[in-house]
Amino acid sequence: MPELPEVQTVVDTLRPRITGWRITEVRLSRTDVVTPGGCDLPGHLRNRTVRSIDRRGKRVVFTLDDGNRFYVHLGMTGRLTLEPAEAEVAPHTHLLLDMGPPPGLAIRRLQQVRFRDPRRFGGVWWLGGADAGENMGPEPLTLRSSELLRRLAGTTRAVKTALLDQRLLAGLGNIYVDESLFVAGIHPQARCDRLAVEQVRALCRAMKQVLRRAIRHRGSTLRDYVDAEGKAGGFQRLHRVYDRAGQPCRNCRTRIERIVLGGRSTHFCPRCQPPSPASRG
DNA sequence: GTCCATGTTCTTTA
DNA sequence: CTAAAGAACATGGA
Repeated sequence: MPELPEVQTVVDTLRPRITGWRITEVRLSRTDVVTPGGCDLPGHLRNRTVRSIDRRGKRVVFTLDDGNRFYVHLGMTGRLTLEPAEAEVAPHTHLLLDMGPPPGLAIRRLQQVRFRDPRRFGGVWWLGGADAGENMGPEPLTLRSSELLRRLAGTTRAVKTALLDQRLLAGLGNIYVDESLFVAGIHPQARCDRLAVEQVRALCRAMKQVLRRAIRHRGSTLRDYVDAEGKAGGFQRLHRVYDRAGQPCRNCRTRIERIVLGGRSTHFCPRCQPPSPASRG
């Protein structure tokens, strides 16, 4: 479930609660969720302190006190939560980290970071000293319109599929691409290199507006997503097009359409997002 | 049994 | 080289 706003919410809820805490014990019940396959993740993490937690694209990046890093990708059904150690361990929980408080802090009950992912499209990547953003595009929240224009001008692909490409732009997924294109008034099949400069500017603004609002509402929960405290998001109630096929557009009452692009369901308003003849593929 | 799913990556085809 | 389409991964819900 996790795109940029959901991952940001997980990071925001996790950060104040485990920064400076020490990983006292590691339980990895499925080694095949770890990449690279041969690495001794428990050995790398045990007795290390969490220096910081950040988001890069859809990745939750942990930096340890020795400068090494690893990240968790939530895939489609992944959850990264902080729970009391005595809480029942749900099925498909692949990694548990016992967390000990920083010296001087009154000892509370034992807390665990838990990674659960039934479908296992997500996983844990050990980076060591490597950068977390290799081969990833820029962050949409700080993206300049000129940079987006430069990137889109170089491809003939449909804007919908291009925006899903994490090498072009990092963090958008199926929900927020559809929502951003609606706000920008751009048809999902519009060819990138044929977008007007004004449209690219509108798209850049729309992405930021949509993502910020989604973060403010703690992400979208369609089925599985919860933050690190186990709470669902609320932005799904404000979706303008995603998962609203057949329902009236919130702007003009036209029926929202659903098509398939790049193998992903794509939702748009045919009236608010007209297929300008010059920009169709 | 069927179809679908918030993601990524690989293969095939043009 | 570009790109689109399809499949694959694995599980669960409607």
